[in-house]
Amino acid sequence: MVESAKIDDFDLRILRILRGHGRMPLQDLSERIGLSPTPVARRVRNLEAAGVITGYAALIDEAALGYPVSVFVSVKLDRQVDRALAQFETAIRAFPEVVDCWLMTGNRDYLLRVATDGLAGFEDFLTRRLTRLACVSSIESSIPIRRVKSGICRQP
Amino acid sequence: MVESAKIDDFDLRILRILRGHGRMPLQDLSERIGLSPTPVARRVRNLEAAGVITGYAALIDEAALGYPVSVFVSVKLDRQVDRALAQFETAIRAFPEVVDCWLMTGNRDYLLRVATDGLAGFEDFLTRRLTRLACVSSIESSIPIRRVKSGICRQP
DNA sequence: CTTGAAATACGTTGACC
DNA sequence: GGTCAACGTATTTCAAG
Repeated sequence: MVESAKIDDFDLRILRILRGHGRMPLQDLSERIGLSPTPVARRVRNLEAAGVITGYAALIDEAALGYPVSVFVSVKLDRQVDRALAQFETAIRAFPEVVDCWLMTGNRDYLLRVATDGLAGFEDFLTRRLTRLACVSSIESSIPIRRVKSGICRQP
Repeated sequence: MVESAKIDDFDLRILRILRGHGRMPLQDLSERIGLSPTPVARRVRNLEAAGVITGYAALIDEAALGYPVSVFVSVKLDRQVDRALAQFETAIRAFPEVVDCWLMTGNRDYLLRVATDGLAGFEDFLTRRLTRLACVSSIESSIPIRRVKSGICRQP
């Protein structure tokens, strides 16, 4: 990726607003920032081209969709060969229950967040998805009570 | 929240598309799902009113912003009184470094994801933010190598 | 960077099936 | 619940200061 041009205060203010209101019309945006619409449009385009803004998304309420319970799962693989990692990651990306997945430092651990309709759905996920992967060695689950802060990215 | 009306296949397809392309014009959207723009607009409005779509956001690349390193932090509080929880959560919500925070079951643990510019920024966060909160009893950090899957919500 | 105007594209509304 | 057509608005692209 091209080294992004310097981000100035105007850009930061644009990002702060667009982070919470991704569909705000250019006209409203320009009023809030104190520039006319044309330069604001240019800045947004530049931020997109530089890869700072990678896209736009509708925020969807998982509970309203029928998945009110998240579970964090720590997974350890039994072999560190690259093939096991790639195989595992391909499967994870295809599982719709897995919202988020990180490869952690240490002992080939993965941390997943899984969204389910409750413990029944989570059991389904464990028995029909995770434990059927040959490379999985151990699994540890933690259940959150409540989400305190839900960010998509760090506040700019 | 009002019980959301039944979500049919068209709604699901709208959600699947809007989850990845939050700004897609109604016309393109309607072509992809095979309906005319008007009913699609109605459905989107209904999904918003029902709280299924809670908003729209620009997706911002944390690395491009200067925060390439995330750290997961487990925090344990020393007192379980509600006031300590509320105090901690208010502080967490105000810290720009904290992207995400969950209250976990068990021993009044919190799980945070913190986005920093590297270990220096993380040390700053620990010493100037977290450890200055009176209610914090213990802290444990885990550093991810790589993000395998980055979702905002479960795939509808 | 700003302004202003013209061309295009988009979203909403209403009548209608 | 769906379609079609028309209207008002937003966005983009120019020009020029």
